[in-house]
Amino acid sequence: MVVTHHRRSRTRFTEDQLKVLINTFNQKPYPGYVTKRELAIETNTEESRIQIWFQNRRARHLLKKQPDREKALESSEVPGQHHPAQQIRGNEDRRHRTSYSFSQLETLNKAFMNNPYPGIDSREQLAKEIGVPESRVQIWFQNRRSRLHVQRKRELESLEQSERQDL
DNA sequence: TTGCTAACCTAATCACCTC
DNA sequence: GAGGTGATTAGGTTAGCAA
Repeated sequence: MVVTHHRRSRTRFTEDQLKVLINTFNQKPYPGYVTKRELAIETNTEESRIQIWFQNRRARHLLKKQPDREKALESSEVPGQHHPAQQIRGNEDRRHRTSYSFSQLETLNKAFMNNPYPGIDSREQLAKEIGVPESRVQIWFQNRRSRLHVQRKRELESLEQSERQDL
């Protein structure tokens, strides 16, 4: 799928910021919301940028260590290491669930019908309009798109099934 | 031009809430 | 318990930028 929209400008982490992030990653590759928020304050960055940084860092590390990882999983050398949910649960909590009001959802749905892939400018404008962080708007659109795909798939399957019954 | 990496995507899943 | 939905993850792609 070709998606053309305006991206957020690339964040350039300083050496000091990277030092803090890498140090935390080495101790805790799956930090909870509290840690991410603390890191955001310490590095003077948005918490959403910290989240993306950890996602990318994990992806690169898992890619590099793939053979070792499989071995480790087989022999259980690193219990819990690759089970993020388990690590977060009972340790640090998740971000508090955002509950949207009817009018907020109305605004989001209208925007979604207009453009399901809004760029950074549109997302920021929407976020300002409904009074939530831009990162929450981004997540809302991700989930909305995902559920629309699932819904369409189901509809298609049931249509095919009824067509088969008609034959 | 190339390699690195931030930004962004989908799909699957978890977690919490409501009914 | 089932369904709805926000949050998080893995894994993949796109694109900005320094060398």
